[in-house]
Order: sequence, then structure tokens, then C-alpha cells
Amino acid sequence: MGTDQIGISSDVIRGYNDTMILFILSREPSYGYEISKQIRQLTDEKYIIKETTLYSAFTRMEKNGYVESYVAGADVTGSGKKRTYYRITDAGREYYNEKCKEWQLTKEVVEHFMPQGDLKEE
Amino acid sequence: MGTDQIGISSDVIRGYNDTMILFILSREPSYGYEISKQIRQLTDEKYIIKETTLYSAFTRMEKNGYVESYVAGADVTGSGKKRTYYRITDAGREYYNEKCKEWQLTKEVVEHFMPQGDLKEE
DNA sequence: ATATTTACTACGACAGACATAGTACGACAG
DNA sequence: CTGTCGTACTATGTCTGTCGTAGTAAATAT
Repeated sequence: MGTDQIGISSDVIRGYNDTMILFILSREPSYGYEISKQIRQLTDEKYIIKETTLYSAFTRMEKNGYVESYVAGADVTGSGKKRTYYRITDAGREYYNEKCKEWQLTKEVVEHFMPQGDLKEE
Repeated sequence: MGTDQIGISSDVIRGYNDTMILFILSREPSYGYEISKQIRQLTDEKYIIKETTLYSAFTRMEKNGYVESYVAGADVTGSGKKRTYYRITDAGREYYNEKCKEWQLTKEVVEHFMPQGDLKEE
């Protein structure tokens, strides 16, 4: 009833780790360590994702159907080397696109509270 | 040791409610209901802060020394009507300025993962 | 040989956001 | 004069993404 409010949750960035990961995966399937390196490189070391954050994002996103995992191992040296790769799904792409729109809105909102220039003391 | 990493926490936006409130308070001291209305208006109803979020931000920020409260009551109708006003402190201004810088960085980082255009399905 | 890098998993804690509910006063309608 | 609506909060508890800490184990470098 009434005007629909546009969906700006206040925990905006929290979920943006997922968005970053999905972006990397939209190029090609990848696995934890690789993704972490790519995030570091893409941001010129400005953002370094924590391992636990990364891996918990995987399980969450797989549960939500945004990614699919598959184990590719044993093909290199014949040993039991197991890497878990993740691949983005259509739902994941959709989610990513929504998040991008949300980000535009968020930016707009937040920047209403940030005119140029510092607040001067006194 | 090594290069200092610039402080991008991943819970970035969570704390931006505080920043928005501080911006409002940088204009003039105010109280809960007023601030909530101003946030609504400034953002064209795009962002409506939840009451509990707002008031818990007050107590947190007062504990952190970013705002000071004072009760101005009984002057309106003569009854025991108490309004708690908040005023920004110097520490609050400093915090706000830092948050603005952090925001610029965050924007830069996040947008590395958002080139123009949607991800197409398939 | 051993230290470092790679590649994870497990567990627990924290804190901001939010849902829900309740209090209390004033104005104004029916 | 009873009820609803707007104002102005307080209290309590839950949820969840993030992060600290720690441990495992194979692969590679020194």
C-alpha cells in the first residue's frame, strides 16, 4: 500500500563482497585463491578480501543458487590435489545486475550527505 | 611492516548511517524525529531510516564522543515533554571527514567490479 | 630439510541493522 | 469522550556478514 520504497537496505556494502566475487566469476570460473589475488590486483592492493569472508561467501552464494561448484583435481600431477572451482549461474548474473542498480542508487543517496569540502572545526 | 594497507573495512556502509546523521547535525543540533524527516526529504523518500537504527546510532555515537546530547523540554507547552537534542562534537566532525575520504576510496574500489552494462545471460 | 606459498575448513565472537512491542503526550474527528 | 493519528522516544532480542584465530595439508622455493 502506498508508494513502494526502492530497496535500499542499510547493510549495503556487506553484500558487495558477493558482487565483487560474482564479477570475477562472470569472466570465467575460478577458485578461492585465484579470486582473492584478482581482487587484490584489480584494486591495486587497495582491497584485500579476508579468506574467511571469501569462503563463507562461496557457501552462502551456492546455497542461494548464485554459483555452482565443482571439484577439479588430480588432473595435474595425479595426486589428490583438489581445488573447488565456482561458476556463476543465471541467477547469479541476475543478482549481480540488481546489485549494480542498487549501488547506483546508494551512491546517489549517500552523496547527498557529502557535499564537497570538509567540515571545519568551529 | 610492509606497505600499510589503506583502511577499507568491508562493513563499509553499515556505518554510513552515522555519517548521514552527523551531516545533518553539522548544520544545526537536532533530535530524532527531525533528523529522520530530513533524511527522507534530502533523499526524495529514497532512504527512510528505521527508528531503531537511528536511536541506537545516537547512543553509540555519544559513547564514541561524536555527539553530545542535551534535553530541551518543557519550553513548548509547559508539560513534561522532553526532547533529546544532539549536537556534533569536534571528534564527530573529524570522524565525518574521515568517513568521506573512506567513501571516495570505497567507491573507487567497488566500481572496479562494475563496468558499464549488464551481464548478459548466456 | 624447512620455510613459504597455495588452498582450504572449522569455530566462535562481534556489531550494526532491524523487527516487534510498548509508553506517553497532544491534536483533531466523529 | 473515545479513538486514531502524529510526535518522540525506550526496550529487547534476533539475524547475518565479517573477521579473528587456528588448524590441516599438498606444492614449491630456498
